[in-house]
Amino acid sequence: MAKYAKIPEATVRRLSSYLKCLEELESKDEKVASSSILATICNVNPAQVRKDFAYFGEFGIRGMGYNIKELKEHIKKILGIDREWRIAVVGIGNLGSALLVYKDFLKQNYRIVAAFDIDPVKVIGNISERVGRPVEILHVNRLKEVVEARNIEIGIITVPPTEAQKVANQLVEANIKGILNLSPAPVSAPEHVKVRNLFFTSALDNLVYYLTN
Amino acid sequence: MAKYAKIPEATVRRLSSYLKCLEELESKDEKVASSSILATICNVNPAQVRKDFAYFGEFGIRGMGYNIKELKEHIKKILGIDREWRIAVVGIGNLGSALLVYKDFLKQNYRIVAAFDIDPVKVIGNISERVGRPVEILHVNRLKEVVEARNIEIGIITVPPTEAQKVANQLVEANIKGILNLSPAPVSAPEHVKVRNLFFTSALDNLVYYLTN
DNA sequence: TATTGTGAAGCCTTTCACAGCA
DNA sequence: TGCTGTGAAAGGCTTCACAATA
Repeated sequence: MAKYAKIPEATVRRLSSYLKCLEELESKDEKVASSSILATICNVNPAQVRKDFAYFGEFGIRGMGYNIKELKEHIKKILGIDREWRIAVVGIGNLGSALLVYKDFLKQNYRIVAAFDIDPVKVIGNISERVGRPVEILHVNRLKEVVEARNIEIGIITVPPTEAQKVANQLVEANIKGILNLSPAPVSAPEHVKVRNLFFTSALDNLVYYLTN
Repeated sequence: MAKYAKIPEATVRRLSSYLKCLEELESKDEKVASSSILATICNVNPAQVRKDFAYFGEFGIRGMGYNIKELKEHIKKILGIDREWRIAVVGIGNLGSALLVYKDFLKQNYRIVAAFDIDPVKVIGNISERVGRPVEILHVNRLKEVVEARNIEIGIITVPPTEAQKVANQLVEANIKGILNLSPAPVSAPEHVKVRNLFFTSALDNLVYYLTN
């Protein structure tokens, strides 16, 4: 099928969720998954699952389903996560330092190769006690230099909300390609830099709406 | 307008993001916001913004825009966050303990009133050093008892992926109403319990897709 | 037989364009 | 005048239903 058609945003979101489901099934030693199994786990329609894959090719076997290992590779390739992505975390507070040792990032080829804070000295004591200092904490004024030297393409923002936009600007200045902002203040960037604002409270707000209504 | 119509899921998601934008504007001493300002910040069409609000009432003033303070209250009421929600966090590792002291939860009326771990003794040392033990860490075998005694309605899962579904089951058993799963393995629950799986890597996957394609 | 891949239908959401109003 | 509120049009996504096929 048309490999170059315009892909619905919702499809891209679901691919990521199919991938997690496939990993879950694989961990239970399953080798093959049907669209209806995936649909059940991901809470979508089976035809939706098939159509989502069909945007990119024919990955299944009629009468059988999808080979889990192969399908995972296809999805990773489609998403662009069939290679390592090098990441900087800015703001090594409680959340930031949790990310530095977050195992699922490693498993998924996301490598945190730099960590920045406005007060590295204060932070280092905390961190090394807890997690054995997995990556050196640098002063944020070295952001541009280090992002360029280490070929970092993505920045994760975990500073307080008042500082978030400032840090976003510095990341843009450092020629970062994408920003994941986990602080509770929305940030923006020029069009050539992709930004995702991910607010924890939004997930709760959404949950609460459906609990209330 | 029809206060009881079926609301698009996307609208519910956007309400949460409008709220964050309004808080941002308020912090800059703005009193009034137009649909086009909100649209620009949230990356949507101005008509979309107006239509989203119109599902629930007429909140604006023609020729002027929306009163920020009032609109915030309307949105909070719509989402159901115009009251306190009591939360339990299960799994006090790096991520879990970051959430225990996450300031935006408090600001938004989300109260973490219980924290559970499978090894509270080990955890307590770590935590109290760092954050002054904001809430007592209890053994997870007291989950049901404490959730009921403290009127907890929402559970946040931050245990390792292998334990996530087990904890979800325990939360269901404890008559929780909603679950936010932050572990990288999807969990499910009976229909009467609302579940949101929020994977950090999905936000990165999505970013990477648009960086690649 | 079981399940994929897919055209077409149906449905839902977004956007347009303008009437209504402060 | 300027911006909201909204009916109608356009567009896009999801689901159906079935042909294709391992």
